[in-house]
Amino acid sequence: MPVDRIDATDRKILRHLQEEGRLTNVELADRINLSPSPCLRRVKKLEEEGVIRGYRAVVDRKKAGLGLTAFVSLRASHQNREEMLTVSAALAAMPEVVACHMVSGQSDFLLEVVVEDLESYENWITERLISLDMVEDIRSNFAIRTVKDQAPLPM
Amino acid sequence: MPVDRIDATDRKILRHLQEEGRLTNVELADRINLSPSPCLRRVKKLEEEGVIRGYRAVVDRKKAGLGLTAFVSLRASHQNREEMLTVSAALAAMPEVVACHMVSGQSDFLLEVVVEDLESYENWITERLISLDMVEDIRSNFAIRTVKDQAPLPM
DNA sequence: TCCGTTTTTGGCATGTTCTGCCAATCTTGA
DNA sequence: TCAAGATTGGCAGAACATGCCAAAAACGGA
Repeated sequence: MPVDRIDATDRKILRHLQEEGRLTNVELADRINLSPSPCLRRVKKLEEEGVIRGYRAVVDRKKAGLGLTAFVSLRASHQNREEMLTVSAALAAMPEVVACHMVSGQSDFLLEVVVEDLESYENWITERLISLDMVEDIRSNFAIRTVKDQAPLPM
Repeated sequence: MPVDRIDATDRKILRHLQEEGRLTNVELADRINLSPSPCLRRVKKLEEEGVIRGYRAVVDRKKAGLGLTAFVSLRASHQNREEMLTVSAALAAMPEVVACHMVSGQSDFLLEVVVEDLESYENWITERLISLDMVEDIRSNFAIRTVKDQAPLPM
């Protein structure tokens, strides 16, 4: 899907919808000084082009009973294309893994893992992660305090 | 805000709204086998209690012209309460920083930073990060491929 | 600069959804 | 079993979404 030039109006739309994803079209149109119909058309276009990939409710982890966020770096045992893809797919399939990136540097993958507590984390590591035996050198860092999270992109 | 017990129906609501944050109340009610009014009441309650912290459009970074995601770990020069708070606030105020956590381990903070390209990243490091001179030992890892991102929480 | 083409916009009409209220139903504990 | 509280479903009026058409604006070539 080729993306048409994103102009200043589109950027305003993206800014507002990143802050408040459930704005009504009427309200959004008002904020960007446009009438509802062209505003809606722009939003639909951004959605169709995939610039807007979707909408999500942001859920408070603690209040939802998910008290532990961990950042896990790990290496794949053999860095060939096949194994990287297999590991990627296996990691992405785990619901506890809320983000997974291939990264430069000492490790191959950096994960953000969300679970209830330390005990669940231990279970996850020992029963799910280690059993992916293409994985080596697992290092965990725990979030002690989350200062900023899921913030809008700079635009 | 004390959070009432989140029951199975609430969890269904959270699951659906994490996947599709702009579901209409009618459609959501239909999916969880409830009529619209009690469904809306539950959603409002989850919002008021802060279980749902808000709604966001998920924007494609590449398509929005933000081609570089970096994970930055850093240490504060003196780990006292004052300095940690000052650094936290300064980091959180930067729009390029889309996530910032205090973490256990060798570093004090782990950041996710989103910028246009390597050049912008260099500018950000040299002009914005280093000039916070309470910051030491900056280590950057770049996302080569994003396998999974902003996924719903496991519930 | 002028004119024709293309793109974008604004307004309108219709169908859908939201939202607050009330009565009915279900749940709970004694 | 019964009563009190919590939760649900339905209804009505207001707000919103959405597709269509004409008007306005932006653009490009001569």
